[in-house]
Amino acid sequence: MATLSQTARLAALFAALADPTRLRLLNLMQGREVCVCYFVEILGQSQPKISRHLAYLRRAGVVSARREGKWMHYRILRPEDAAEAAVLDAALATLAGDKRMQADRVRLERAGSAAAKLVMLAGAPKPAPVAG
Amino acid sequence: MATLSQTARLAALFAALADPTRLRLLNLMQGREVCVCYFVEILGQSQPKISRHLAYLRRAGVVSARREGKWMHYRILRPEDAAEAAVLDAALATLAGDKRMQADRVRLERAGSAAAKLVMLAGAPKPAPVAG
DNA sequence: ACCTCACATTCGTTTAGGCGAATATATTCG
DNA sequence: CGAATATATTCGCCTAAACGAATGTGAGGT
Repeated sequence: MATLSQTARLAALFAALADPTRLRLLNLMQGREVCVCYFVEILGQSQPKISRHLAYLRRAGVVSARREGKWMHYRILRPEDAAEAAVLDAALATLAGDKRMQADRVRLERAGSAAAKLVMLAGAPKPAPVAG
Repeated sequence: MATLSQTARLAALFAALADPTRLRLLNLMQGREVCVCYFVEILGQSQPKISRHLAYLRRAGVVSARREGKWMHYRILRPEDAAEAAVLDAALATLAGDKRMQADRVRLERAGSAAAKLVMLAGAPKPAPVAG
Protein backbone atom coordinates (compact mmCIF):
# COMPACT_ATOMS: atom_id res chain seq x y z
CA MET A 1 0.00 0.00 0.00
CA ALA A 2 1.03 3.58 -0.58
CA THR A 3 2.64 5.42 2.31
CA LEU A 4 -0.06 7.10 4.32
CA SER A 5 -0.04 10.74 5.26
CA GLN A 6 0.67 11.57 8.84
CA THR A 7 -2.98 12.43 9.35
CA ALA A 8 -4.13 9.13 7.91
CA ARG A 9 -1.66 7.21 10.06
CA LEU A 10 -2.88 9.01 13.14
CA ALA A 11 -6.48 8.21 12.24
CA ALA A 12 -5.52 4.57 11.78
CA LEU A 13 -3.93 4.55 15.21
CA PHE A 14 -7.12 5.91 16.72
CA ALA A 15 -9.12 3.27 14.90
CA ALA A 16 -6.93 0.61 16.46
CA LEU A 17 -7.74 2.07 19.88
CA ALA A 18 -11.46 2.36 19.15
CA ASP A 19 -12.54 -0.97 20.55
CA PRO A 20 -13.05 -2.03 24.18
CA THR A 21 -11.51 -5.46 23.68
CA ARG A 22 -8.39 -4.02 22.08
CA LEU A 23 -8.07 -1.50 24.89
CA ARG A 24 -8.20 -4.31 27.42
CA LEU A 25 -5.54 -6.23 25.50
CA LEU A 26 -3.25 -3.22 25.34
CA ASN A 27 -3.79 -2.54 29.00
CA LEU A 28 -2.62 -6.05 29.87
CA MET A 29 0.53 -5.50 27.80
CA GLN A 30 1.60 -2.39 29.67
CA GLY A 31 5.26 -2.89 30.49
CA ARG A 32 5.27 -6.61 29.73
CA GLU A 33 4.98 -9.25 27.11
CA VAL A 34 1.86 -11.41 27.39
CA CYS A 35 1.02 -14.86 26.11
CA VAL A 36 -2.21 -15.24 24.14
CA CYS A 37 -3.45 -17.88 26.57
CA TYR A 38 -3.55 -15.26 29.32
CA PHE A 39 -5.56 -12.84 27.19
CA VAL A 40 -8.15 -15.54 26.67
CA GLU A 41 -8.20 -16.45 30.34
CA ILE A 42 -8.34 -12.94 31.74
CA LEU A 43 -10.83 -11.44 29.30
CA GLY A 44 -12.96 -14.56 29.29
CA GLN A 45 -13.67 -14.23 25.59
CA SER A 46 -13.35 -16.68 22.75
CA GLN A 47 -9.90 -17.47 21.45
CA PRO A 48 -10.69 -16.56 17.83
CA LYS A 49 -12.03 -13.21 18.96
CA ILE A 50 -8.87 -12.47 20.92
CA SER A 51 -6.72 -13.63 18.05
CA ARG A 52 -8.49 -11.44 15.53
CA HIS A 53 -8.12 -8.36 17.69
CA LEU A 54 -4.44 -9.10 18.17
CA ALA A 55 -4.08 -9.45 14.41
CA TYR A 56 -5.74 -6.06 13.98
CA LEU A 57 -3.34 -4.46 16.43
CA ARG A 58 -0.42 -6.09 14.65
CA ARG A 59 -1.55 -4.83 11.24
CA ALA A 60 -1.88 -1.38 12.77
CA GLY A 61 1.71 -1.62 13.98
CA VAL A 62 0.73 -1.19 17.62
CA VAL A 63 2.01 -4.56 18.82
CA SER A 64 4.54 -7.16 17.76
CA ALA A 65 4.41 -10.91 18.19
CA ARG A 66 7.08 -13.39 19.14
CA ARG A 67 6.78 -17.13 19.00
CA GLU A 68 8.17 -19.28 21.78
CA GLY A 69 7.46 -22.93 21.22
CA LYS A 70 3.73 -23.38 21.05
CA TRP A 71 3.06 -20.00 22.58
CA MET A 72 2.78 -16.55 21.07
CA HIS A 73 3.80 -13.55 23.10
CA TYR A 74 2.57 -10.08 22.27
CA ARG A 75 4.02 -6.79 23.33
CA ILE A 76 3.32 -3.14 22.68
CA LEU A 77 5.38 -1.61 19.89
CA ARG A 78 6.05 2.07 20.42
CA PRO A 79 5.48 4.01 17.18
CA GLU A 80 8.62 5.54 15.69
CA ASP A 81 6.80 8.78 15.08
CA ALA A 82 7.01 10.85 18.27
CA ALA A 83 3.51 12.30 17.90
CA GLU A 84 1.94 8.88 17.51
CA ALA A 85 3.95 7.61 20.46
CA ALA A 86 2.65 10.49 22.55
CA VAL A 87 -0.94 9.62 21.68
CA LEU A 88 -0.40 5.98 22.51
CA ASP A 89 1.26 6.90 25.80
CA ALA A 90 -1.68 9.11 26.74
CA ALA A 91 -4.08 6.31 25.93
CA LEU A 92 -2.14 3.80 28.00
CA ALA A 93 -1.90 6.21 30.90
CA THR A 94 -5.63 6.68 30.80
CA LEU A 95 -6.18 2.94 30.82
CA ALA A 96 -3.86 2.63 33.81
CA GLY A 97 -6.21 4.79 35.81
CA ASP A 98 -9.35 2.86 34.96
CA LYS A 99 -10.88 0.63 37.64
CA ARG A 100 -11.71 -2.28 35.41
CA MET A 101 -8.34 -2.17 33.70
CA GLN A 102 -6.60 -2.30 37.06
CA ALA A 103 -8.66 -5.36 37.95
CA ASP A 104 -7.60 -7.01 34.68
CA ARG A 105 -3.95 -6.39 35.47
CA VAL A 106 -4.33 -7.77 38.96
CA ARG A 107 -5.81 -10.94 37.56
CA LEU A 108 -2.93 -11.21 35.11
CA GLU A 109 -0.47 -10.83 37.98
CA ARG A 110 -2.18 -13.61 39.85
CA ALA A 111 -2.41 -15.91 36.85
CA GLY A 112 1.22 -15.17 36.08
CA SER A 113 2.59 -15.89 39.54
CA ALA A 114 0.49 -19.02 39.80
CA ALA A 115 1.98 -20.12 36.49
CA ALA A 116 5.47 -19.22 37.66
CA LYS A 117 5.18 -21.88 40.36
CA LEU A 118 4.23 -24.44 37.76
CA VAL A 119 6.62 -23.37 35.06
CA MET A 120 9.36 -25.79 36.08
CA LEU A 121 6.93 -28.64 36.33
CA ALA A 122 4.65 -28.05 33.37
CA GLY A 123 6.54 -25.59 31.19
CA ALA A 124 3.72 -23.06 31.24
CA PRO A 125 4.67 -19.63 29.85
CA LYS A 126 4.97 -16.80 32.28
CA PRO A 127 4.11 -13.19 31.47
CA ALA A 128 7.64 -11.84 31.63
CA PRO A 129 8.30 -8.14 32.17
CA VAL A 130 10.03 -6.54 29.25
CA ALA A 131 12.54 -3.75 28.75
CA GLY A 132 11.20 -1.20 26.30
CA MET B 1 -29.07 4.51 25.54
CA ALA B 2 -27.72 2.90 28.67
CA THR B 3 -24.80 4.58 30.38
CA LEU B 4 -21.61 3.28 28.87
CA SER B 5 -18.70 1.92 30.84
CA GLN B 6 -15.62 4.06 31.06
CA THR B 7 -13.88 1.71 28.66
CA ALA B 8 -16.69 1.90 26.14
CA ARG B 9 -16.76 5.69 26.39
CA LEU B 10 -13.03 5.84 25.80
CA ALA B 11 -13.37 3.57 22.78
CA ALA B 12 -16.13 5.82 21.44
CA LEU B 13 -13.87 8.83 21.84
CA PHE B 14 -11.15 7.10 19.85
CA ALA B 15 -13.68 6.21 17.18
CA ALA B 16 -14.59 9.88 16.90
CA LEU B 17 -10.91 10.65 16.33
CA ALA B 18 -10.42 7.83 13.84
CA ASP B 19 -11.11 9.80 10.67
CA PRO B 20 -8.83 12.23 8.82
CA THR B 21 -11.63 14.68 8.06
CA ARG B 22 -12.73 14.83 11.68
CA LEU B 23 -9.15 15.35 12.78
CA ARG B 24 -8.86 18.29 10.40
CA LEU B 25 -12.11 19.74 11.74
CA LEU B 26 -10.97 19.42 15.34
CA ASN B 27 -7.63 20.94 14.47
CA LEU B 28 -9.34 24.03 13.07
CA MET B 29 -11.34 24.37 16.29
CA GLN B 30 -8.28 24.48 18.53
CA GLY B 31 -8.83 27.43 20.83
CA ARG B 32 -11.64 28.93 18.80
CA GLU B 33 -15.17 28.60 17.62
CA VAL B 34 -15.51 28.05 13.88
CA CYS B 35 -18.37 28.61 11.46
CA VAL B 36 -19.34 25.69 9.21
CA CYS B 37 -18.79 27.81 6.14
CA TYR B 38 -15.08 28.01 6.98
CA PHE B 39 -14.79 24.26 7.38
CA VAL B 40 -16.21 23.85 3.91
CA GLU B 41 -13.94 26.50 2.47
CA ILE B 42 -10.71 25.39 4.15
CA LEU B 43 -11.09 21.65 3.69
CA GLY B 44 -12.48 22.03 0.18
CA GLN B 45 -14.94 19.22 0.71
CA SER B 46 -18.66 18.99 0.16
CA GLN B 47 -20.96 20.70 2.64
CA PRO B 48 -22.98 17.54 3.43
CA LYS B 49 -19.78 15.66 4.13
CA ILE B 50 -18.57 18.33 6.54
CA SER B 51 -21.98 18.49 8.17
CA ARG B 52 -22.15 14.75 8.71
CA HIS B 53 -18.74 14.65 10.33
CA LEU B 54 -19.69 17.53 12.60
CA ALA B 55 -22.87 15.66 13.54
CA TYR B 56 -20.77 12.63 14.39
CA LEU B 57 -18.49 14.70 16.62
CA ARG B 58 -21.51 16.23 18.29
CA ARG B 59 -23.10 12.83 18.98
CA ALA B 60 -19.77 11.72 20.43
CA GLY B 61 -19.83 14.72 22.76
CA VAL B 62 -16.57 16.08 21.41
CA VAL B 63 -17.97 19.36 20.09
CA SER B 64 -20.93 21.60 20.73
CA ALA B 65 -22.83 23.76 18.28
CA ARG B 66 -24.20 27.26 18.63
CA ARG B 67 -26.50 28.95 16.19
CA GLU B 68 -25.98 32.58 15.31
CA GLY B 69 -28.45 33.72 12.72
CA LYS B 70 -27.98 31.62 9.62
CA TRP B 71 -24.63 30.36 10.78
CA MET B 72 -23.65 27.50 13.00
CA HIS B 73 -20.52 27.74 15.08
CA TYR B 74 -18.79 24.67 16.41
CA ARG B 75 -16.34 24.42 19.24
CA ILE B 76 -14.47 21.69 21.05
CA LEU B 77 -16.18 20.46 24.19
CA ARG B 78 -13.71 19.23 26.78
CA PRO B 79 -14.89 15.92 28.28
CA GLU B 80 -15.85 16.09 31.95
CA ASP B 81 -13.94 12.92 32.63
CA ALA B 82 -10.30 13.85 33.28
CA ALA B 83 -8.90 10.78 31.56
CA GLU B 84 -10.88 11.41 28.40
CA ALA B 85 -9.87 15.05 28.48
CA ALA B 86 -6.22 13.99 28.71
CA VAL B 87 -6.58 11.79 25.66
CA LEU B 88 -8.26 14.54 23.69
CA ASP B 89 -5.57 17.01 24.73
CA ALA B 90 -2.85 14.65 23.59
CA ALA B 91 -4.60 14.22 20.26
CA LEU B 92 -4.96 17.95 19.76
CA ALA B 93 -1.35 18.56 20.72
CA THR B 94 -0.28 16.01 18.15
CA LEU B 95 -2.39 17.69 15.48
CA ALA B 96 -0.85 21.03 16.40
CA GLY B 97 2.56 19.67 15.41
CA ASP B 98 1.48 18.35 12.04
CA LYS B 99 2.55 20.23 8.92
CA ARG B 100 -0.70 19.94 7.06
CA MET B 101 -2.74 20.86 10.11
CA GLN B 102 -0.67 23.98 10.58
CA ALA B 103 -1.34 24.91 6.98
CA ASP B 104 -5.07 24.45 7.54
CA ARG B 105 -4.97 26.78 10.53
CA VAL B 106 -3.04 29.41 8.60
CA ARG B 107 -5.68 29.35 5.89
CA LEU B 108 -8.38 29.73 8.51
CA GLU B 109 -6.54 32.71 9.94
CA ARG B 110 -6.39 34.33 6.55
CA ALA B 111 -10.00 33.59 5.71
CA GLY B 112 -11.02 34.89 9.12
CA SER B 113 -9.14 38.16 8.95
CA ALA B 114 -10.34 38.75 5.41
CA ALA B 115 -13.86 38.22 6.69
CA ALA B 116 -13.26 40.52 9.64
CA LYS B 117 -12.71 43.38 7.21
CA LEU B 118 -16.03 42.65 5.57
CA VAL B 119 -18.01 41.86 8.66
CA MET B 120 -19.30 45.38 9.12
CA LEU B 121 -20.28 45.64 5.50
CA ALA B 122 -21.67 42.21 4.75
CA GLY B 123 -22.31 40.63 8.14
CA ALA B 124 -20.06 37.65 7.48
CA PRO B 125 -19.29 35.57 10.58
CA LYS B 126 -15.81 35.70 11.95
CA PRO B 127 -14.05 32.76 13.61
CA ALA B 128 -13.91 34.27 17.08
CA PRO B 129 -11.45 33.01 19.67
CA VAL B 130 -13.14 31.46 22.63
CA ALA B 131 -12.39 31.08 26.34
CA GLY B 132 -12.41 27.42 27.22
C1' DA C 1 3.34 -40.98 11.75
C1' DC C 2 -0.07 -39.44 14.66
C1' DC C 3 -2.18 -36.86 18.20
C1' DT C 4 -2.74 -32.78 20.83
C1' DC C 5 -2.15 -28.14 22.14
C1' DA C 6 -1.96 -23.16 21.06
C1' DC C 7 -3.12 -20.16 17.95
C1' DA C 8 -4.55 -18.23 13.33
C1' DT C 9 -7.63 -17.86 9.57
C1' DT C 10 -11.85 -18.33 6.89
C1' DC C 11 -16.92 -18.24 6.21
C1' DG C 12 -21.33 -16.24 6.43
C1' DT C 13 -23.98 -12.87 8.52
C1' DT C 14 -24.88 -8.47 10.59
C1' DT C 15 -23.95 -3.65 11.66
C1' DA C 16 -21.65 0.85 11.45
C1' DG C 17 -19.87 4.20 8.76
C1' DG C 18 -18.33 6.70 4.55
C1' DC C 19 -19.64 8.87 0.21
C1' DG C 20 -22.29 11.64 -3.47
C1' DA C 21 -26.71 13.09 -4.80
C1' DA C 22 -30.88 14.74 -3.61
C1' DT C 23 -33.93 16.78 -0.42
C1' DA C 24 -35.44 19.03 3.92
C1' DT C 25 -35.17 22.70 7.42
C1' DA C 26 -34.21 27.10 9.45
C1' DT C 27 -33.22 31.94 9.03
C1' DT C 28 -33.03 36.28 6.81
C1' DC C 29 -34.35 39.50 3.36
C1' DG C 30 -37.47 41.77 0.22
C1' DC D 1 -45.55 35.30 1.60
C1' DG D 2 -41.67 33.97 -1.52
C1' DA D 3 -36.79 33.69 -2.61
C1' DA D 4 -32.18 33.06 -1.20
C1' DT D 5 -28.67 31.37 2.01
C1' DA D 6 -26.63 28.21 5.42
C1' DT D 7 -26.82 24.00 7.23
C1' DA D 8 -28.87 19.38 8.23
C1' DT D 9 -30.79 15.05 6.96
C1' DT D 10 -32.11 11.19 4.00
C1' DC D 11 -31.34 7.73 0.40
C1' DG D 12 -28.87 4.23 -1.92
C1' DC D 13 -24.69 2.11 -2.45
C1' DC D 14 -20.40 0.31 -0.87
C1' DT D 15 -16.68 -1.15 2.30
C1' DA D 16 -14.71 -2.19 6.84
C1' DA D 17 -15.20 -4.62 10.68
C1' DA D 18 -17.30 -7.40 14.47
C1' DC D 19 -19.05 -11.85 15.80
C1' DG D 20 -19.69 -17.10 16.36
C1' DA D 21 -18.77 -21.31 14.22
C1' DA D 22 -15.89 -24.01 11.78
C1' DT D 23 -11.53 -25.09 9.94
C1' DG D 24 -6.46 -24.59 9.12
C1' DT D 25 -1.55 -24.48 10.79
C1' DG D 26 2.66 -25.03 13.34
C1' DA D 27 5.12 -26.99 17.31
C1' DG D 28 5.83 -30.76 20.71
C1' DG D 29 5.17 -35.08 22.57
C1' DT D 30 4.79 -40.20 22.04
